[in-house]
Amino acid sequence: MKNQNTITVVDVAKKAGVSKSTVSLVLTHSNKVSEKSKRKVLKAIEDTGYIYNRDAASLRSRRSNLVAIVINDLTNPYSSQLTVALEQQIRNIGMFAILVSSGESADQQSELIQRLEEYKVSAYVICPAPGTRPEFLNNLVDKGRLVINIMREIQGANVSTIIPDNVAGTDLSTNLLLDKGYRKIAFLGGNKSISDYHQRLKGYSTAMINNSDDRTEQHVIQSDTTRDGGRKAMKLLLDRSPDIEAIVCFSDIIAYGAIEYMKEQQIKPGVDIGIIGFDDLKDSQLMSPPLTTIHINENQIARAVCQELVGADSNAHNKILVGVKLIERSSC
Amino acid sequence: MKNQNTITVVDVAKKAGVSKSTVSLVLTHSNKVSEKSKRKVLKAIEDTGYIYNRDAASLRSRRSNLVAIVINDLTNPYSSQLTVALEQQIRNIGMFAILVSSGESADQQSELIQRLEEYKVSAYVICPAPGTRPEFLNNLVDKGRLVINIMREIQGANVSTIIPDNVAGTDLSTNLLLDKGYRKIAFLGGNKSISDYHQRLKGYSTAMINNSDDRTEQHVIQSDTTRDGGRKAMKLLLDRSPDIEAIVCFSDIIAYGAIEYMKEQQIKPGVDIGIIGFDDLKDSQLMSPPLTTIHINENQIARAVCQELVGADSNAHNKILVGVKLIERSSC
DNA sequence: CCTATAAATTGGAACGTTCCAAAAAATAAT
DNA sequence: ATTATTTTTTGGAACGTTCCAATTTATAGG
Repeated sequence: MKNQNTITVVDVAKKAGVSKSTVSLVLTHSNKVSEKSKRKVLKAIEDTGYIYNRDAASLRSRRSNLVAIVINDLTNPYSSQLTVALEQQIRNIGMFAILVSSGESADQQSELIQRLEEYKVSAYVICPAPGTRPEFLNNLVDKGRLVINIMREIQGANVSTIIPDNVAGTDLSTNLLLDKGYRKIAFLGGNKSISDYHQRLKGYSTAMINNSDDRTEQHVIQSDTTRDGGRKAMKLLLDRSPDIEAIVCFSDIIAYGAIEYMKEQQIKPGVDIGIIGFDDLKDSQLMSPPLTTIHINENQIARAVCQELVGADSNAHNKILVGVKLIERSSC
Repeated sequence: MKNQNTITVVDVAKKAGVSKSTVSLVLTHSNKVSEKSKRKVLKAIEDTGYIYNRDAASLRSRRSNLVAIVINDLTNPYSSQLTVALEQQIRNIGMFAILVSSGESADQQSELIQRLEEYKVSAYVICPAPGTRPEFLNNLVDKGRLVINIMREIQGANVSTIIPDNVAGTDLSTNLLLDKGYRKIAFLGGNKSISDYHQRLKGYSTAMINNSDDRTEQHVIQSDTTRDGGRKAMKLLLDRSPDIEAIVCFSDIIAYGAIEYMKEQQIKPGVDIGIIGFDDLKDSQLMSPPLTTIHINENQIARAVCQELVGADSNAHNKILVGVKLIERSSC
């Protein structure tokens, strides 16, 4: 007996009547191999039932087809929607995704990435946990890793960043409310430790300032970015400002919580108080009332990520703002 | 210049004053290395900033630390809840998860697994897509792969299967309704192409039969396992049987849709019609009314999966039923 | 038909680890 | 102190691929 039973490039080469180098060229989709040889090799691969060994390839070539998705919190519906899109698109460009969840903890995030270093992943797609230091990311980049931030910006980090146009989003939604005649408008929910909060808040407040008159009033209440957070924030808001007319929510999830509380208080969302979300979760069109919100195209974000992955212009770190869209339903 | 700059076991060995074999033994947590050597090696690893190369290790040793999670549909909240738990527990036993989503398509599932074979993953944790052939899974097992089915059973597949006790669950919930005096009880939603449907239906119907009297009535309506599916099923049910008294839902998601439709029709869930879910999603306690449901402990499932992963008693395929719990809230 | 150039093919070395069988060191038994 | 036994340590081969430099084959130009 020669080899135990694994079929290698050598076996394929023998069967195809070429050298193992030629087989390797075919496997790596090189363009410097003749059509004839390619056909022979492909046939031999089929016949032998050969299976490519990525470990060997990765060891020798020092590049892998593995991308690490470091997500902040998979429990969050938007994150999970985004993860699905990422996983699919990454698969479409011939790679696979290792998924890890940082649980919004910067410490865990750094420990995870340290462990992932052993796998020679070709890139990190990170939705950074609050408190992520820019030096941490820069350090990875210096070591030659491709790092792509999504959804959240870390100031001072020399990485490509792909985020929705948060400012434009809340600007759009706030203006819609103002156009409809609402004046006492609150910005509800979200937490100041992450960048998107500031951006969404900014869109709201600039719209409010640009359209201010003697009746406009700004109110801002932070919260956890959970349904229950939204619920509690809504209670707080109503206690403080019972005459509030409309709400721009940090996210759909926050809006869900706020709506829930309103219903309990016999307040009709969309009738008594206007409400707008952000994210356009799958469920939002099924809510009652169907939630007016800002749509983020997660596939567009995923595609942008993949473009960075394949267009390997290494450390040209650029910031990509993905456009958002106002989806008018009947909650205001 | 000798080597470009990667630090290898040889460098560590040199620094520690031992052989590379000894370093390897330390790295693989062998017990046949003296405390003194181990200390020296660990110190050298620290000093040199050595990073273990899993590709090389996996190539040589023919086993990896990668587990593939092949999930049916990450969009589904329960699936995503389960995936989070799986990812965490898998990480806790020192492995990493490659995540792929089959989108409920058996074809895509098989294509994905074929591609994953190139990565020499140490196991497949699969929530099988409808239509998965037992031979397909058995074929993997024959090739020496560890295959663990979760949530869904495939009859005739020689793989370990970890599922919640579906029958007991709906038996519990149906009996609760019967105890409360409901008699005309429907089983709403779910699709007969997957095993859990039959199991949950069985729990319902045996409970109904065992407690039948002159007033009991069974009604069964299938649907997509989505919120909208639940909504449509509820409409259908009310059209057919306007005097229905209570509903056992295939899942919480179905219940959400049903509740939504009821509210639109000015029917008060929990008051006019009793309703019980299955899964106990995070949101279910926040619903109005808070949803009575069957709790599945996803961490328990994930732990059982990990037990199979580490207790590598290869092809001892056993079926593990994870207990469920009735959570009484106020929807019936 | 010969030469110059381009395109395609090739064998051997290398990637960084683990395995193996054998040697060395430590311990126990005589 | 010597031998038998166990525990540790070790260098070299192997895992299956890609890279490299060199060779062979094909194409173009005169």
